[in-house]
Amino acid sequence: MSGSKYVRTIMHIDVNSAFLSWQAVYNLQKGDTLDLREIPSVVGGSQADRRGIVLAKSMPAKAYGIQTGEVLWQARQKCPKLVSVPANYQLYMKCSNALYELVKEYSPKIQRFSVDEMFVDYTGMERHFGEPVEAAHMIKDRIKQELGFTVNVGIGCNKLTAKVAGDFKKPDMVHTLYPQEISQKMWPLPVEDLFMVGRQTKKKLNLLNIYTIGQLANTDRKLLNDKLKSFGTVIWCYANGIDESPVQSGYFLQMKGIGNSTTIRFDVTDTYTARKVLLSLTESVALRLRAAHSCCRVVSVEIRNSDLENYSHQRKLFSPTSITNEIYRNVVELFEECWKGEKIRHLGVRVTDFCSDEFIQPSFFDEQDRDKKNALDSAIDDIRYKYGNGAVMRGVFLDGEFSPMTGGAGAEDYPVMSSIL
DNA sequence: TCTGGGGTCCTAGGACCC
DNA sequence: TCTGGGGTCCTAGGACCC
Repeated sequence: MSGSKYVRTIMHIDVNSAFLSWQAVYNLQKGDTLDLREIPSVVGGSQADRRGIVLAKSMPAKAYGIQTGEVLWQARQKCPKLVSVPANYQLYMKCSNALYELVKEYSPKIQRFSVDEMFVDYTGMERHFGEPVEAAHMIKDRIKQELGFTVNVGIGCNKLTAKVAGDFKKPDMVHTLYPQEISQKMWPLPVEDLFMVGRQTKKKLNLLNIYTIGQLANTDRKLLNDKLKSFGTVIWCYANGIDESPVQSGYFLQMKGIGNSTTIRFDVTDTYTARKVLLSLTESVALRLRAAHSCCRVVSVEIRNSDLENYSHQRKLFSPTSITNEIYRNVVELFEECWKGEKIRHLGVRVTDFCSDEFIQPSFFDEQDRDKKNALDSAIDDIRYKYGNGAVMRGVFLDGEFSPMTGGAGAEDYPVMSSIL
C-alpha cells in the first residue's frame, strides 16, 4: 500500500550526460571501438565557427574539472588529450523520441521538459507496474538495455522533489525524495542546488546569510518576498518541497514563442550581410510557426555585438501573420531601428504572442494578396518537407556564404518549459 | 585567441485611457 | 496654477532553465 500513501507519485527521468552518451552510443553502433563515455571527452561546438564551448562532458572529463558551458580551449588546458566531437542535434532528437516512446508504456501522463528530461505522473500505475521504486528500476534498466544509455530516475510526490531527487548521485541510479525525507536529504544541500536558484539569486541569498536549502526553507517568507518579490515566494516553496504544478502531457502545452539565432563565423559590419543572416533565420522561424498552425502578433530581433553585449527590439504587429515575407519585413525594420553600428557577432529572430492560423481576420489595411502569399509559403513548405530545406532557396543565398535556412528543429518541435509552474 | 542555441517568466517604466 | 490614481498595453532587459 505504500505506493498510495501520497496524493501523487511523480518521476523525473534525466539522461546522464545526454549529448555525450547519445553520441557515444551512436559511434559504437557505427563500429567505433572507443566508448566516448570512458575517456575524457566532450561534445563541443566548432571553434573555427566561434561556437567553441562544451555542450556535454564525459565523467572522466568531469574529473579534470571541465564544466558544461566552458570554452573549449580552456577545457583543453585542463586536459590536453581531451577528445572533442561535434554536436549532432538530429541524432539527439531521435534518441529523445526513442526514450519518450519507451517511457510512454508506463504512464499516459508524461511531460517532456527538455530534450533529455521528462516528468512522469505515476499516480495510480502501481497496480500495473509495481511500487514506484521497483518500476523506476525497471524503466531505467530497460532504457539501458534497449537504448544503450543510462538515466537517473528521481521519485517524489511532486515535480520539484522528483527533479531534485534525480540530481542526487549519478549515473544510473534511482532516488526518492518523499516529504519525510526532505529535511534529511535536501536541506543540507547548498542553496544553489535548488531548482531556479542560479548565480545571481545565490549571491542575493548569501547576502542574507542563506547558504543551504534548509536555511532558505526556514527563512521568513515575507522577508524573501520583500527582497526577491514573487520569485522569493517561489523558491521558499521549493525549499520546503511545495509544488502543486501538474504533469502536463504534450497536448495541453502551448508553445509561447519560436526563435532561431546564430553566431556568425565572422563579425558582420554591413547591413547587406546582416539582412542575409536575418532572412535565413526568418525562413526557419516562419516555417516552424506555420508547422505549428499558428500566427504571431509580435516579432523581435536580437543582436549580440563583438563585446558580447546583447540587446533586442520587438514590435507588436497590426495583424497576426505567418507569412515569411511579412515577418522578414518587420525583422529588417526592427534591425535597422536598433542596430548601433558596432560589429555584430550573433543575430536572432523570434516570434511570440500566437494565435491559431484558422480564423485570421485580415485588416482592411493589409496587403490584398494575403491569400496568394500564404499559398506560396505553404507550397514552399511542402517542397521543403518532401525534398529537404535546400530544395528551394532565395537567390541571395546562391553564393553559398550562408545557409538558406538557419536553426530550428521543425516538425519535431515540442514545448519546452524552463519553469515547472 | 575568444562565450551556443533553444526556451519561459517577471519587472520596470512609459504611454495612454478613463 | 492645484497636479490624481487605477488599469492596461507595450517594450526592453534580466533572471532562470536545459
